[in-house]
Amino acid sequence: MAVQNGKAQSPATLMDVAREANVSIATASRVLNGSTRKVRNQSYVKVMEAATKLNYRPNAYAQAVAKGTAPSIVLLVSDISDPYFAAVSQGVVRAAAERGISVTIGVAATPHEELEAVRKAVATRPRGIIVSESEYLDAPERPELESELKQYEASGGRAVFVLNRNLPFPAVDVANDVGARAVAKLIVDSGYSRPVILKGDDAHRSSQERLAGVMDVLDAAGVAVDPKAVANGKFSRTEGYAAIMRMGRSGLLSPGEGALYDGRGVDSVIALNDVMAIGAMTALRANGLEPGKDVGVTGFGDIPYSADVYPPLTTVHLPLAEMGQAAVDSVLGKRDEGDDDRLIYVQSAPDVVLRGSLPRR
Amino acid sequence: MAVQNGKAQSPATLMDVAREANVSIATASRVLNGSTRKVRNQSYVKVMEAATKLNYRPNAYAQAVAKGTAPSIVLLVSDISDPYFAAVSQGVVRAAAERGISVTIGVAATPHEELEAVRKAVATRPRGIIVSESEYLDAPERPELESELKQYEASGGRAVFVLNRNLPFPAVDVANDVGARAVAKLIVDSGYSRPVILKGDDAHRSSQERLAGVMDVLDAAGVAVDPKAVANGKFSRTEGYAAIMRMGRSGLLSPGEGALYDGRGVDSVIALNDVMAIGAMTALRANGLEPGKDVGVTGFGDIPYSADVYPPLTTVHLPLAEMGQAAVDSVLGKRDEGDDDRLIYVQSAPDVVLRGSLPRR
DNA sequence: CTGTTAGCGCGTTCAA
DNA sequence: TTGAACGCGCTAACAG
Repeated sequence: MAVQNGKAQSPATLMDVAREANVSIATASRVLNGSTRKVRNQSYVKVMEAATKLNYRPNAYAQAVAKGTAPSIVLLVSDISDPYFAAVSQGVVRAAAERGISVTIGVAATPHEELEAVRKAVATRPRGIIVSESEYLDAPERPELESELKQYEASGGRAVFVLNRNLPFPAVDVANDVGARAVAKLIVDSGYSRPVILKGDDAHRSSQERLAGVMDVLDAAGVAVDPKAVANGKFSRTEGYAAIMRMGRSGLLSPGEGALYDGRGVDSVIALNDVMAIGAMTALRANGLEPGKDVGVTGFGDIPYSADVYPPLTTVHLPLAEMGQAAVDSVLGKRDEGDDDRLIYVQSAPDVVLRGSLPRR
Repeated sequence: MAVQNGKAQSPATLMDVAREANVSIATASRVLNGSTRKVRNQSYVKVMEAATKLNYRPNAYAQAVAKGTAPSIVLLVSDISDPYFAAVSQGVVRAAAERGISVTIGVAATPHEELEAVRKAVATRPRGIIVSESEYLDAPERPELESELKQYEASGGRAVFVLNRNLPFPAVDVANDVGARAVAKLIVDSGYSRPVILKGDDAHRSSQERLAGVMDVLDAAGVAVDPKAVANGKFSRTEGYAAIMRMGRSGLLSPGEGALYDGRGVDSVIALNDVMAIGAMTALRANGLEPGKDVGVTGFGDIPYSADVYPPLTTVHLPLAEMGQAAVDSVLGKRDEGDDDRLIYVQSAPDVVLRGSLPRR
């Protein structure tokens, strides 16, 4: 049916279709949506015809209200344009789409925004809420966040975190320590001994685990890491860049008076996150140090494009999209008792991808 | 209020709150949402207390049904993990959040998926639908897509495209030709004369415009582009990479028998899109050609990280996030008559960002 | 198989 | 100011 006139014209409702097809609204509902259709072929056809004629589109909200729940999940990230979150989101959206459920994305860059986002999310009574957010774990809003989510679970919802086990909810995770040990071993085996370590916030669980793994191996190998060589920062390109620049300004990097490691300077950068590694590489160049030549660099995560920087980044591969998928599975799956702290490992032995940024020396 | 027991317990409704506060459900509604609250302070307090005590969260769907519309918009992209779409999405989500409206993201990688996504989107009666998708413009589904969207508009909805003016809907756009001319001029002025051009699909409007702009300037400068030097492909990292690899395999790139430009080989790659440029750089290296040294490279878009590849990419800056924002403005703004083909320019004179990938030669 | 009817949770007249 | 009542569009018993 063509548009009648210029004025806004409300979409056809189920009732309109039923009337047009000369059947009850219930019958119309059955053919247009109903699980086990048990309608006579004749009325089925009539309804379908009426529906297409009227260009009927079900009102998802009305359906949601009537059913008490909606075929949707909400995904909270701190920054979609971060390749890491983008990759996870990709997995989430795709897995959700396969099951016919849509995902609403919310960005929450601060603890406050995150709490607000969760409240709004709960208001839509989704099947599940996926929090792919990992920072600000020690924020004052945390208890509120937790209680909000617990309430949500109590009402039948499902919450899951991605790469964050600080809160008592199921979490999709990977064996950070294993991956960390692998890179550290590679660093040592490749002949590096004066690393800078770029880590995340102390409250950041994944960062902690990665750091522990790295330190473990380094210690065992007799590599003493200078405390000043360990830099804090959020997991972002900018902070990775900034950390190296700071060190550069302080003369810590290149051989010389006051440089790290007894004035010998650093020979490698172990970033506990890919974007930090990428930022670091650019910063190294700004300090006259060629990544992959003067200084070896490793990342963690294997985001897309980590293979496209130059030299290509040697990093720990994490199945980002699969993690998003696992989160959807978790949220949509049936729940067991005592699942609260359940860990969903999608990768128990992350491999390190060898690329050009860490040649033997 | 704490969770009572282990069983799923439905969230408090407005009625629960009203009862708890000893007021009518209407009054409760007024204080909890109402535009111009005209309730006695006393009942206001009572309701608020009851609400917090019961941990009331409005049911967004019920509100949507009652009001006939929901404070949401849907955003369709073909791939969130593509930095370009990610950046645009970032702008969309942020702008929407500022106005308290949430965005549902849908990925549609094929024309068929896109149509389905639009149908699903319409079902949620959102304030607007933003299509940040630009490929498959000549798909058979296109008429259906158009009519679906027209229907949606007829019922009061608002559709807007981003960087795609092929369909009769408002579109956020930039002056592709101006930007293209700028890069081409830079190419010429920098001493390059044997370019490879990596363009998008022929039906891709932006690609067309960029190509036209580039060719224009090249022609005027007397640079004859070898037809075999122009490669088609989707705007993706992979296809940029593949195109160069293909040329490499055919011996077109490096000087020698059968190479482009009378056997002299190419001296530059003009990619009409950043991700293609990035893929191309990696492919060039695979062919023994050092980007920014043996071959100059330019992109288009200035996605994040285009500054972090090496050498940093010289490219045309597009205000990606602002484009997303403009799309939101368009969808949420008041509509005028004859807006159908309205163009919303967010950038009428894109600048080229000079970086290391295109040194003078 | 099909139609009636009662909700779902909330916004919103319309009286009081 | 407040409350009762109706309606939004649809699903889900419950009768026919």
